[in-house]
Amino acid sequence: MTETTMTIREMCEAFEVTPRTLRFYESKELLAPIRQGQKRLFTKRDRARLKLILRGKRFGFSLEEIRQLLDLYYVGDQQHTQLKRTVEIARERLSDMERQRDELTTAIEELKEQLNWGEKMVAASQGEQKAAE
Amino acid sequence: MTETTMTIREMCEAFEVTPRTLRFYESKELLAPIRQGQKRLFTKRDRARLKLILRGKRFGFSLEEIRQLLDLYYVGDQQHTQLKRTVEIARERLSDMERQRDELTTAIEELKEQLNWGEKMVAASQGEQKAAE
DNA sequence: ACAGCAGTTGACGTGCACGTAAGCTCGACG
DNA sequence: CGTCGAGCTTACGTGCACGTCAACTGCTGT
Repeated sequence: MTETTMTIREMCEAFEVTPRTLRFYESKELLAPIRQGQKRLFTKRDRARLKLILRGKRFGFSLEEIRQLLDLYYVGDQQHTQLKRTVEIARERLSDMERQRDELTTAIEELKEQLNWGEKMVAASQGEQKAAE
Repeated sequence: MTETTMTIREMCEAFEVTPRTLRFYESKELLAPIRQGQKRLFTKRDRARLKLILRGKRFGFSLEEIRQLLDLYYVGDQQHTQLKRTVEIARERLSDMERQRDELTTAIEELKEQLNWGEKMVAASQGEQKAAE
C-alpha cells in the first residue's frame, strides 16, 4: 500500500494529472523516475517534487522557473558556485512571491469591497424588477 | 498632460505593454477604447481596467476569467439576475484568491527555510572547494 | 498460444497570449 | 505635392503546456 514507489497510473490518480503530463515533466527534467525495464517508477522524491511543481504552476511560474526552484529544494551534491547562484535565484523568487502575496492581499480587499457593494445592490433590487433608470 | 484620454502609444509607455497587446485585449472585449475616426482613444475607465487586467494576469487568471471579473467591477446597468450571478462568480474567485494567498504564504515560509539552509551551506563551503565526498 | 491491458516512444495537433511582417489610411509638415 | 510617422487591419508565426493518435513492448490471466 504505502510502498516506496508508484506506477504512472497511481501517480496520476494521486495528483490528478495525466500520464502525458508526467512524461512531459520528465522530458523537461522536472522529474526523474527510476526505470524498471521500460516502465517508470516514481519515488518519494518524485512525489515531493511533483507537489512543488503543481504548486508552482498555481502561482504562475513557468516550468523552467520551477526547475530552477527545484534545484534549490534538492541540492545535496552541488558545487559551491552553483549553490551560490541557486541561492541568489531563490532570493529573487522569494521577493517575487512576497510581492505577489502583497498584491493579492490588496486585490482581495478590493474585491471584498466590490462584493459588499454588489450584495447591497442585489438586496436593494429585491422585488423591484425595474429599478433601473 | 492629465487629459482624460490617451493614445495607444501613451498607454503602452504608461503600462509597459505593446500596441499589439492593447488591440488584442480589445478584440477579447477586455478594453473598449472610443474611436476618433480610426484611432483608439483610451479613457480613464480603460486605464483602470488595464490595471486590473495586468494584476489578474500576475495572479495566473486567464484573460477569459479576468473578463468575468471585470464585469463585476463595472456593472452599473445589469439586471438583478445577472448581477446576482456575477456576485456569485466573484465570491468563488474570492475564495480562490484567499486559498491562493494562504498557499503562497506557506510556500514563502518553506522557501525561507530552504534559503536559510542553503545560505548556511554556502557559508560552510567557503574556502574548501572539495568538501563533497 | 493468445487476447487484453498497462505502459512506452515518437510525432503531430491544440489553445492561449501574444509577436511580427505586409500593406493600407490619414493628418501634419517642409 | 510628396513623404513621413503614427496608427490601423489582416494574417501568419511562435513558445508553452500539454492532448491525441499510432504503433510498439511486455506481462498476465485463461
